[in-house]
Amino acid sequence: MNMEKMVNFCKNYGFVFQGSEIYGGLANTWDYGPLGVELKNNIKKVWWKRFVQESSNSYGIDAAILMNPLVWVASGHVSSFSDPLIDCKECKARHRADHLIEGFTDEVIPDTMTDEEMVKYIRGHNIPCPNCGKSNYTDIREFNLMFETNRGVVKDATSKVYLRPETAQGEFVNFLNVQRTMRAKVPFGIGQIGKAFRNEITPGNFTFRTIEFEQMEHQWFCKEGTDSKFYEEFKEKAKKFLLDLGIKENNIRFHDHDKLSHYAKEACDIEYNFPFGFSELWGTHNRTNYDLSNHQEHSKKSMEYLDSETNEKYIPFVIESSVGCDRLTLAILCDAYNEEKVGDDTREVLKLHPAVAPYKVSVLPLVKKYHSEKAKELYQMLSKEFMTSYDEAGSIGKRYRRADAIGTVFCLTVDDNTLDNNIVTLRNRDTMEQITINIEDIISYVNERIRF
RNA sequence: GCGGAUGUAGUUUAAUGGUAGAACCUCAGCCUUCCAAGCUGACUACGUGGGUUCGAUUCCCAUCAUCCGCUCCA
Repeated sequence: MNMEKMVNFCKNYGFVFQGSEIYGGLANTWDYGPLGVELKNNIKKVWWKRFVQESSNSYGIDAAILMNPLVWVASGHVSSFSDPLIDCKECKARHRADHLIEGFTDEVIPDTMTDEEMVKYIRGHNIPCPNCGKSNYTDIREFNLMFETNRGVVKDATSKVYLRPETAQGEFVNFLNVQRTMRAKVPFGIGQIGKAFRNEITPGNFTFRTIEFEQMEHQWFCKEGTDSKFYEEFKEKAKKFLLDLGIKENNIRFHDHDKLSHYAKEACDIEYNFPFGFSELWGTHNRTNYDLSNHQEHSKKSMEYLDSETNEKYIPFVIESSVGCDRLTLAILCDAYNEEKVGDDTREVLKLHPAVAPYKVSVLPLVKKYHSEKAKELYQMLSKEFMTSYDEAGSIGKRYRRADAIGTVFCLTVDDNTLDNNIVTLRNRDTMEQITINIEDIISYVNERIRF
């Protein structure tokens, strides 16, 4: 499996198209096609079921993408999500100005300097380019990883708002609302699925790194002291979810962060073995009480929780479990893709977990001119229950292959026995085995086998 | 953003300074009673914009996109 093949596969079968393709595309944007959106929606559904619906004391929210800009001041994104970039005119290498100074001296602290002061210092001390050794730089340009836009009609500084670079702050600012309205007792969780935006410079590997992406995340609010226990639990819970989805165990691994983010006490990624190597899929972080404390400080609203049993007041710690929905979709596609020998030829088959497969059933008339009428009736009936496709073009074998390639769980063939006795042939994607079944029993038979 | 490479139908590709041929896919018709059959036909491409030229898919420039490397990656 290589990425180019996966990109072609996704394009050919309608999973993912290049964004704005007819205009030459827009870098790092991708559109989900008819099959891709079904797959992705199903993935969101099973995640929500596992982490909100079935999780004790967990609640969902859907927060606004645009938030009060002070949220991003409190979270630290305004100050640390922006890089002062400087280019070497000699060798064209790009550096971060603050790193240049840090590497050169301990006398000054770049974080406290303005861009102009940093440029002056770099030039005044002839700090050499780490790449070519010369010292001939451009001015600093700020590269902010947050997308900015303006609210209101007039474009001025006071109307600046950001597209959120992470969804987590939506849970933090609603911590008190959820706790109060759900009468929730710590420990409890808030889950959310939503889009986030980052002005990344780096080209991504297909949908692995994009400037607009969807996160599925769950924040677990708990008391300090219990945080490390929950941290370990959520690591295992994430892994179990992936295995339950059918991801191959040898394609995932844990990777503890060597360097922790400004907010984290413990951090671990589950990495998936993508065609370009093991890369981050799912992060579990112990964010401590960093976020809630900062929001308390900046908003002047108390973020303390009152434990009614002990009469203790404290700001809860947070365990974050965050998975990139687009990355998970990509991982699932890569993991499910198989080429199998069937006699002399090969079949492409997506061995997706039935719960996430775009189509559950494909209805096939064995011979178009004899069986299509009945097959269309059946299609009408089944499509009220689950995603169903209908295919009458080409030989029956070819239609089986087409269904296999997009991961359709069951093929349902209508033949004379259907017309005479209401019996259809149901063919299994993975085993290629066929059974006969009465029309009345199809829905319950399929429903039992597509659950997560 | 820097360096390198690439850009011809949905995919894989051929040829050419005189506007492009194929295979697979798709679609239609015929045929076909359970694993990519066959026959007939159809659709579809020189990434975009300039320049040079009588004429550019071909040469030049720019731009956009993709890939590789750097850098970055909460």
